[in-house]
Amino acid sequence: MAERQTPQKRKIMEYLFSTKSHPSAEMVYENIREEIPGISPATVYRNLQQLAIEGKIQRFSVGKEYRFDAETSEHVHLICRVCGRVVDMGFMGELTKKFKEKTPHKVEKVQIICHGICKDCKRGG
Amino acid sequence: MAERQTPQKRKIMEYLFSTKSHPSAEMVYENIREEIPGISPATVYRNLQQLAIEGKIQRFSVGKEYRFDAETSEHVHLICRVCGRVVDMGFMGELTKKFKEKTPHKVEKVQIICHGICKDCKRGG
DNA sequence: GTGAATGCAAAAGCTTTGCACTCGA
DNA sequence: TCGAGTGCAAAGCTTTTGCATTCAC
Repeated sequence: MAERQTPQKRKIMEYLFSTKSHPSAEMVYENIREEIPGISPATVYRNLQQLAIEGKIQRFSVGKEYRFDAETSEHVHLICRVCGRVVDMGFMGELTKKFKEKTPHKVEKVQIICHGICKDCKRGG
Repeated sequence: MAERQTPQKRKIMEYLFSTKSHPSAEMVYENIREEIPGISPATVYRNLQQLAIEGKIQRFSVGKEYRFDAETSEHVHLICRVCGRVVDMGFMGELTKKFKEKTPHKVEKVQIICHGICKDCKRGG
């Protein structure tokens, strides 16, 4: 009945908390596989989904895949159309108050995704 | 070489401009099918993708599917977790200026998606 | 007539699920 | 012990793609 601790689960959490790369499920899988070679994709997908439901991590859609982030506070993401990376752009703070106050709907979570070119690609390319 | 006008393409555009339901590709397909029974899903997908690339419509991810919107200006969407609908929440205006100005990245498009409960479900359920 | 667009069917990509086995508490 | 969690393989769902055919220009 109780949740159970496993090496797989632990490593997944550890990895998510150690990176700012907003990895996809496959990226998580590839990474964990270096330490737990026998791990199955299903285990990774299941744990990621479970963690997201529990609110311990954040899940969001980029194109047709999901990306994951251990940072659960509301912050802005930028998707670079050159290198494809997802980078953080700071927190929303004041910004989203308006929506939550002024709208007739009940807003529980705000997600802001910017599309453009990250500063590295802007400079380099 | 030149782009060609077809009944399929026309109907798809017509439908998108006539609705505010932010339909998925399948929803578009089902709708068009009522008027052009023989239309193929591939045609719908191809046209939607093409239109999105050309910037004539907007495409965004909701879960693992794409949603489409003839309204291409920057506005906020709310995804209702009760009825699943995607509803408009007004435009961004001032709100996103900050991002575009203050960040070292180049922001070309801002997409804001709120998660919560739409006003109808809030009242009714 | 010509090739852009369509329809069909197959394939691809990511994610979920069923089931038997394993192992953490 | 015993059932939550895992691994494997199969299935699911949405979207894309190859190819012959059609039809808009």
